[in-house]
Amino acid sequence: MSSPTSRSESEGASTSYALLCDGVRRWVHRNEWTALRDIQEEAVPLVLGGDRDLIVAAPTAAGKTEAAFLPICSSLVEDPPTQGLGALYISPLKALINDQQRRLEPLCEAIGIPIDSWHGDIPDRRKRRVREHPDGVLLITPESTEALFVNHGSAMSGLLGGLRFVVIDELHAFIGSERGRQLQSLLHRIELAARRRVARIGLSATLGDMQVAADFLRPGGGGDVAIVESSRDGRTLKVQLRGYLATPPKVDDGPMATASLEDLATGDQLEIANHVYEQTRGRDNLVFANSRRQVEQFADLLRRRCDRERVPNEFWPHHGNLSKSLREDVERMLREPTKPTTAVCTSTLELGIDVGSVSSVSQIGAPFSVAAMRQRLGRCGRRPGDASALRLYVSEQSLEPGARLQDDLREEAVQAIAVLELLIDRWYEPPVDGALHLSTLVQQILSTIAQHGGAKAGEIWRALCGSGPFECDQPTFSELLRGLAGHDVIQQAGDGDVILAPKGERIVGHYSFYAAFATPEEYRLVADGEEIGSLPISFSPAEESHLIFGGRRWTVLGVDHERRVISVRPSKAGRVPGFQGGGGEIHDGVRARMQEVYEGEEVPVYLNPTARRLLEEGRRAFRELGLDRRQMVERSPGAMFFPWAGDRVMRTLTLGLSLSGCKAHSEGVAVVAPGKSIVELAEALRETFVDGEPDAYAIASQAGALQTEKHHRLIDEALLARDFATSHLDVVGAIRSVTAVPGVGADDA
DNA sequence: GACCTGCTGCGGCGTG
Repeated sequence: MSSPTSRSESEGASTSYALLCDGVRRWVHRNEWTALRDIQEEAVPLVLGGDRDLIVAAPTAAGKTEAAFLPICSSLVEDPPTQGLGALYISPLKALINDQQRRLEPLCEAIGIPIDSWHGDIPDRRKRRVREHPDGVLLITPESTEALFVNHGSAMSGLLGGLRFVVIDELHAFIGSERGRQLQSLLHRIELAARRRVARIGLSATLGDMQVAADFLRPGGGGDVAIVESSRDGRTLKVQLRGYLATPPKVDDGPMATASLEDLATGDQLEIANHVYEQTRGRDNLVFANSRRQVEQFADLLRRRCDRERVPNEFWPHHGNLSKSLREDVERMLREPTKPTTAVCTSTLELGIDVGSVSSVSQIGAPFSVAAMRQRLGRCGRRPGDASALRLYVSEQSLEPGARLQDDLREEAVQAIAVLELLIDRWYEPPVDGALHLSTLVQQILSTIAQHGGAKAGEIWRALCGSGPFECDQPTFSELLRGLAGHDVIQQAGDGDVILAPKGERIVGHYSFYAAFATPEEYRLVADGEEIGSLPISFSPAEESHLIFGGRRWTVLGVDHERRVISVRPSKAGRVPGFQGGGGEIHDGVRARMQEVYEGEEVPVYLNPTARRLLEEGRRAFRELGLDRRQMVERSPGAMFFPWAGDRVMRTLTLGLSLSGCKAHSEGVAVVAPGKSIVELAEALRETFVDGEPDAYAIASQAGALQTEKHHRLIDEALLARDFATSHLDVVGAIRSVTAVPGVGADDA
């Protein structure tokens, strides 16, 4: 156990402790815990009951793992499973599995319960041992669970026949994604193979609406899921929002300056980097940025500042395109108490990987979501009595005649304030998941066929949709199957069973099949024979061009398009590469709060003078445009509509408008219709969203690229439009936002 | 102006 802290108030009064078996009690005692934590106290009897699904919601390091495993281990000792595994632990990250194995091994060893891990980095012989002698606890990823079904379908009943518990770590990280739906399907298929209901225990960060998480954990039975939430989250939050004004690039004045060979940082970026440097040096910190590009840019600026001061560098980038070994180096340095390290990172360090304790968290750029900001904040101030310290940096353009409207409105600063205010109010985006997830349904169909060697169409539908988590009716399912047959992926055998066709065999037979999500093709980046990371295929650098990557600067030696390898050597000049990839979506709640911030007069105390000025300027522009009285304005290049709604509604509005012949796009908080007057835009909105019955599928078909997920190329256009509508559109929200506009809404029409 | 995650089993060969 890393930090066996204790709480004295419940000492000696624990009834839950008395419920645990002798061996577990001895282990707790030997580790000098004088009492169970609140969530453990509550979870123990619920888990010991054995038939109750449960969500344990608490910040990282609150003892969630033990809340689940003290009673699970106790139960497995007192009542050993008749055959196979007793408990499964499913985690979204391999690193987390490794952390948890280290953490749980002493407990399991002490009471004689076998514990094993299974993921892509585990050697084959260990996996074989688990297959041949399944027993105790297994820690596994969703992808490896999928591989078990595909490759050992007939062995699953024996493996899982005695299974009593499934623990899902970081439950919130799964909700709403293709991977989340895959997990739900696997949970259901586990119960089908075990021929019994298995208690599901979700470990989660505190979320706004736990009922959504409960419905996710047990589709159709969320109401019966017990929820154990930590009451102990009363840490003080020290927050500062720092505003900056963009100034043109200026030549960096140091021995490392190589002005002619690089794209220069702008003045505001330099100021932000300098402030980060002064506030964080000498301790362990996390600095989050909104893109990998920014991560590289700021890591480079901070390293050069260290060079200039002739001190050892302690700033390292951490993002998804860096090689595993470079990332692990950074994680190791963060854990080392004697080596001050600041990681400049994307959401890679948002989940619960062990990075020790950090003394501050910074965020460069307005956060996209409150939940993610909360999660990032949870990574610091973890020792009792510590305050969480957050510094948030935003920069805005200098206002010149003809500036863009969103610059006038100081959108980024106001978004940052809105997110912070919601955070202080303890509001978080509720997770949503009403999507069809047809790509993942295709994966699960193929996997189910492979598991059984073939099955009747009706049986597959019942397993995945009828009794399983996919919300897909039989006619739609049949349409999907016909499409798969048309693509030569499946075929019908003589006995009527659906089996894999040769193309389907190839898809399922490749190891890339197990993941539900798609991965873009990339070039490997190699320096001196060592792989340092990867770059998107769209980034095709010329020889002798310069690159900033992994916190260092490189010159490109050559590009091997055949083998997809870029080789580089160290250099003094560099340029930040662009990465592809989509970011998060902004939720309705954030945009609604932004409107309130514009309309309000209060000035939050956590603003520095520049941030205060930005807020004043934004509010002034808001009033001057008349946005306090109306939602439409006319300004170059055309009419603009401010629905104060999230990205889904914005997308629905622009696509719906183009369906009725009015070309429109969204720019930040505004829907813009170039060349149109307010009257024309209002007319088009009314026509589409008030007078007519908007057809979500027709709106979806206006979107250019419908093939966004892994198996979409195997699905016909009409079904893809429905998939897109359920995952990317909000027609009800769009109608609501249009009808609310005076002069456009139904009441005024 | 934009995140992240994951990945098999087997047959054949050589060595201690």
